[in-house]
Amino acid sequence: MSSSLLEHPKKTERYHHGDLKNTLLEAARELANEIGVDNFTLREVARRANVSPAAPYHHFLDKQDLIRTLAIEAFTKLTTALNNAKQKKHTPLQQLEHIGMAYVNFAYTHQAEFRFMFRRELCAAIGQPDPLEVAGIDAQSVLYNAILEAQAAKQISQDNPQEIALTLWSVVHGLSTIINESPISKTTTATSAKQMAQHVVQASIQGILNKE
Amino acid sequence: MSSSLLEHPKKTERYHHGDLKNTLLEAARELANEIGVDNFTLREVARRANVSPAAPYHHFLDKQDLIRTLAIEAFTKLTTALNNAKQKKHTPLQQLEHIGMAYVNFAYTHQAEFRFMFRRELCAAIGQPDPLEVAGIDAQSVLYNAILEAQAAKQISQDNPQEIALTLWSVVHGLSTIINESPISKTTTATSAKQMAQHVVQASIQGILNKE
DNA sequence: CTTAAATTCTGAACAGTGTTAAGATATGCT
DNA sequence: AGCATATCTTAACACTGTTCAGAATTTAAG
Repeated sequence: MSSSLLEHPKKTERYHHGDLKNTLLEAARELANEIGVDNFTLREVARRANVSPAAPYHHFLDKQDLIRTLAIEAFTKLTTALNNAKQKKHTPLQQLEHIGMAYVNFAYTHQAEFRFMFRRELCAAIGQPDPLEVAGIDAQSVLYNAILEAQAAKQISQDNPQEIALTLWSVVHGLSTIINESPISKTTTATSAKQMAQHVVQASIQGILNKE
Repeated sequence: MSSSLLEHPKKTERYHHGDLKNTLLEAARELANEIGVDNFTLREVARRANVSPAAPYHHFLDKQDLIRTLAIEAFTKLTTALNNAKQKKHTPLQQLEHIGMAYVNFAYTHQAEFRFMFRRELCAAIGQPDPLEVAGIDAQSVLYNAILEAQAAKQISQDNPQEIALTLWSVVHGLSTIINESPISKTTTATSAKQMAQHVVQASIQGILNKE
C-alpha cells in the first residue's frame, strides 16, 4: 500500500495495477448490464480495465469462473436484500410478503446479474462442493426461516415448509424471469414491476394461509 | 420429387439436398439438448447436416434467426401440449391444474428448447410485429381461457383474470426454470419434477379459489 | 429440348472470440 | 541487495459468426 490516506488504494495508474480482480468484476457488471448476457465478452471486460486479453487469467480460471464469481456475489447481495426486507416490525406474514417483493425487485434492478445467477452451465457436478450452490441456499434460507416463523405463529398452513418454500420461490422467481426475458420486459417499468409483484405475491400467500 | 413412394422425400443423399431447412432445425434441437444452450454453435449444426458453414445462411438470416425459429416451433408445441392437458372431461378447476402440470412437464422434457423460448435477445423491438411474441401469447391464451371458464363456473375468484393468469403462469414458469437452471436440476428426475409440480400447482390454486 | 434465371451450396476469407505459452516487469521477502 | 513470486503483455492457436464470389443444381420459359 502506497500513499494510504485512502482506504481503497484508489486505482490510480498503477502498473501491476492495484487490484485488477475487483476492477474486472466491476467492468464485467457494467458490461453485462449494457450489452446483455449473451454477447458478454471477456476480452471487452479486459479492454475496459485497460488490460491485455490474457490478464484476467491471472485472477480467474476462465470466463465461466469470472461469471460464477459474479453470480456468487449477486447471491449474497440478494440475501442481504431479502434480510433487509424481513424487518422485525412486521408480522411473519408481512415478512413473507416483503421478502417476495424484494426478490422481484432485486431481479428487476439487477437484471444482468440475475440472469447470471441461474445458468445450468455454472452448476458444479453433483457431489462437488459448490460455493454458488451454497450462496443460493443462503438466499433460500431467508425465505425458509420466515416460513417457519409464520407457521409457528399459526398464520399459515402447517404443511411441509419445504413445499411451501418451493411454491413461493417458484412464483417470485417465475415473475422475475418473465419480467426479464419475455416480451413483457420491453414495456416493464419499475412501478409496473412492483404492481405485478404485489398482486402475484399476495395471491400466492392466500394459498398458504392457515384455514381454521 | 423422385421416387415418391414415401411421403417425406426421405433425405437420401440429395445434393441440393432435399429440405436442408428442416434438417438444420432437427440437428439444432439435438445439439442443443446434447451440448446445452451456451456453447451451441451454428457451425456444428451445419457439420451435423453435412453441409458447409455458410449453407444455413440460405435458410436463416443468422444464428439468432435459427434459434428464434426453434423457439417459435417450441411455443406451438407447448400450446398443443397445454390444449391436450385441458380435456373436456375435467372440471374447469381440474383443467387449470392439468394445464399447470403440463407446462412444467414440457419444460422438463424439452429443456434446451425451453431455454431458447425465453431470451430477451430474441424479443423484437417494441412496436414491431413479432411471431415469437404471438406464439407466446397463444400459449398463454390456453391458460387465460381456462381461467375465464373457471370464473364463469364460479370455481375461482372473480378478480382480474389477467392477474390470476400472471400468478399461475409465474408459478409454473418459476418452477420450470428452477428445475432447469438451479443446482436442483442435477438431481431432478421425471417423477420428482412431477411431484414438485403437483404440490406447487395445487398450492397456487388454493390461493385463487372462490371464497364463499 | 434448350437456354436463361433463380436457388442452393461451397471455398475462402475476415474480424472477433476464449485460451495458452513464453517472456517481460514489478512486488515482496530475507 | 538479490531471489522467488505474482502480475501483466505479446503472440499465437483453434474456433466462431458472417460475407462474398463463384460452382452446382433446379426451375421456368421459349
